[in-house]
Amino acid sequence: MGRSPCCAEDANVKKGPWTPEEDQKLVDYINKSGHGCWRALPKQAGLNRCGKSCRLRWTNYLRPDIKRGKFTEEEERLIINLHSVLGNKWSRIATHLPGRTDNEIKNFWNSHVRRKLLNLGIDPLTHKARTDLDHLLNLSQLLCVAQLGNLMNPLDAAFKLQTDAAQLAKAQLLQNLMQIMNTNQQNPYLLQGLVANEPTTTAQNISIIADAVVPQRSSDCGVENPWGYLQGGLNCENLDVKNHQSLSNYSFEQNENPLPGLVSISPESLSPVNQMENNADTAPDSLIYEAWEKLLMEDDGDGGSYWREILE
DNA sequence: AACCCGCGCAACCGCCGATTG
DNA sequence: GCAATCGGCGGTTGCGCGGGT
Repeated sequence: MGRSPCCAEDANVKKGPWTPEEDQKLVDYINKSGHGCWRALPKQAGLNRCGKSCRLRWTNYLRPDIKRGKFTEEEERLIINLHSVLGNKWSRIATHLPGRTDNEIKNFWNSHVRRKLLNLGIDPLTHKARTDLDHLLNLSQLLCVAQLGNLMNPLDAAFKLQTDAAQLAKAQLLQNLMQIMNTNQQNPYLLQGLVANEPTTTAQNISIIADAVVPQRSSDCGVENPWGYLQGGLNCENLDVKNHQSLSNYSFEQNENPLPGLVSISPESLSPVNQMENNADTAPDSLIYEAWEKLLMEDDGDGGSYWREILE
């Protein structure tokens, strides 16, 4: 069936940028009478525009509750997380960001976030490590396949998503490492610290990785605060980068799915049970440290570490 | 100074599902 | 049940601006 073009019957309606006078007319009318039927509005408001254009102008620009200005890092993080769950459902994403319109978020994504993710080696569509990078192709796939069997309950969609997120987080960190190893040999201490079992804590190792990897990427990935970006993605906010230390005490506790992902499950996608199980949005730092500890100590069955082998 | 290029953003286009008569 | 209409959504376009050459 479909719908005929909005203003096909009236080719005389004005198009293009709105003038301040038109804006004022629209605002005055809506403030006085509400928008009512959009199709009828232009005539009643004395505007030579189609109703659709009026609605768009109002919802994307003139509405009084619209927040202007640059997106904050927190908003950006939220958008990325929501997009990983909802996809290009801009209007649904917008409902989680008060004052931001779907159009604004869409533009922000297409002009900013998308490019940033690409530069970080992440496919903005799938939120997984890009597979078009030759040297990472097999590795990324291996990462995803190798551990799914250990972690995944195929009947639990939410848990599956968490698992994917965990894999993504691992893959991203490793990917950054690999890129450095491929393109820059200036950080032998980094790998020594990790592989040669130097007396560093896991928290120190994480900070070292971030310090060594991220700043070098910052120039070409467009991330203003790459450490914050990575840190936020991993939900670990208590790391003291300068001193390579954790700012909080942490303890290692058993957890089946220890590495919190870049992707957080939206509350609406969880069953009540899962919501109860996921009631903490941010995982305790201890889980992060434990995750890395596990990654570095994991036994692949031959008495060696899977991750150490990769790093070596 | 002139030109080019990339970016950000407002606005448009066409499709869809819901509603209405 | 069906077609017309509506509001809404996502994709795309095109313009203005700033920076680089």
